[in-house]
Amino acid sequence: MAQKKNRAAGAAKTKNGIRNKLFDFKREQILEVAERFFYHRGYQATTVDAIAEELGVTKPFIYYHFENKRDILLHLLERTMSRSLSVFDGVDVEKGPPVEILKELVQRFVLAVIETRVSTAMFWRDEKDLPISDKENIRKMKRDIDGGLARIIERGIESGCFKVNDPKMVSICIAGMISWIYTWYQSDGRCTPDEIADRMSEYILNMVGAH
Amino acid sequence: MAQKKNRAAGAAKTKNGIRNKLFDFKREQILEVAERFFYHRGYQATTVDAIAEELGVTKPFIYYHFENKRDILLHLLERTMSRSLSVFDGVDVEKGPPVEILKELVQRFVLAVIETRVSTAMFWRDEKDLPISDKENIRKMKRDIDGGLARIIERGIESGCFKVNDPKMVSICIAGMISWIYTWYQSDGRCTPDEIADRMSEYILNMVGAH
DNA sequence: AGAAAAATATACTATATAGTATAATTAAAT
DNA sequence: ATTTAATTATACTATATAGTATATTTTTCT
Repeated sequence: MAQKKNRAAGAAKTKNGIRNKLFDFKREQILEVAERFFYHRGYQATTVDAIAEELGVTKPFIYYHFENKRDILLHLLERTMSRSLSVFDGVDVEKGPPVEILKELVQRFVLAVIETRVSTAMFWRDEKDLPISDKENIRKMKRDIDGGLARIIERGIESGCFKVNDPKMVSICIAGMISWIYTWYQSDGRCTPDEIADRMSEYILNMVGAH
Repeated sequence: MAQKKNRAAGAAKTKNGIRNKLFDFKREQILEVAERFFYHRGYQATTVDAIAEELGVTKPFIYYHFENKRDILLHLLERTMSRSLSVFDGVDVEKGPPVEILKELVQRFVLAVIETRVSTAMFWRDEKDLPISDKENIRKMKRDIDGGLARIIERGIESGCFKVNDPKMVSICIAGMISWIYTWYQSDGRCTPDEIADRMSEYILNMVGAH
């Protein structure tokens, strides 16, 4: 196999830290534009040329920083997913009062979806454009989220503070109603993100029969 | 403007009923294949040639029956939307017991989404590929659904049988958690559509604080 | 049966676009 | 300063694909 001439494939390889940072910075710029364009026009309908033009560069610039178009999409989706998973950071679903934990998780999750709504939309729309192996990886992360929610609900039922059937389905419903925010949230809308988070956590606590 | 040579633009114009039915039948066949392909590959990634090939015909056959590719998508989305709106058929949200009505609406809505899950997925994914005027039309239908749910919830609150804040947001949450089904439902899954409908209506009645 | 209309196919155009070979330029290293 | 490596552009290839002009076949009508 011929050596690749660009650096896109892996991490930057030089010892020079400044260069690496510059490289990463440029990648960020590309990702930012790509995210905007993919969101508004869709992945397939966005041309690499259009991204380059928006940045005031040419196509080979993009291909120097990313292997190909799919690679850009993949980076965007992975970033979104890891932001979503970060909702569980510092939370132990196996310990502590279920009501408080569920409330906290829901609120964090709402804010995460609002924050990443653009890439979340792509996530549900353009996932099909990824190769199967990457898709698997992403599906797994989704399951982790549903699983975490299901676990805390199970604990709540066992300890008697929740009253609801089928924790797995409940957790999918919760994840769904929160994820759905990306379809309707407007930054100039009636409610702030915090207000949305508060209401939804109320609704959800009702839903699981918390008391 | 030159006269179009095909009949795709409007309804079939001949007086011959059999021909019209044949024409409609062929359009149905095209829509069926298009729906499958748009769903799996996405609208942009589906070629008109591929649809034709699957049907064992050639491209002009398609263009004889539809104005263009977007026209096919539009028909699919309108069909889905009208199926979703049919959920309200024979239901008067202004009369009758809110608990019963909401339960009935939720169950019907769940079954409608499951039934039309393929086109519902397209609906949320490929809507952006429509011209603005068609998009508006479709957005309006979405609002009608949310509005209908909001109204019954308002009535429930007024009459004291529901206890929840912000009926508009609740209705969006309900619509979202139900619509979300298209992302996870599998016909070989753990629950039947009726079971899903039952559970979800329970969850939702909990959510609005019904008693 | 023969003329007219409708339905479908063949063969094409025009264009868009992902990706690349190679040249030019800029920065780093000695 | 000169050489080498890294970065970006110019100009290209190859291919895919929406849509159409025209010919052919099939159906309908008288």
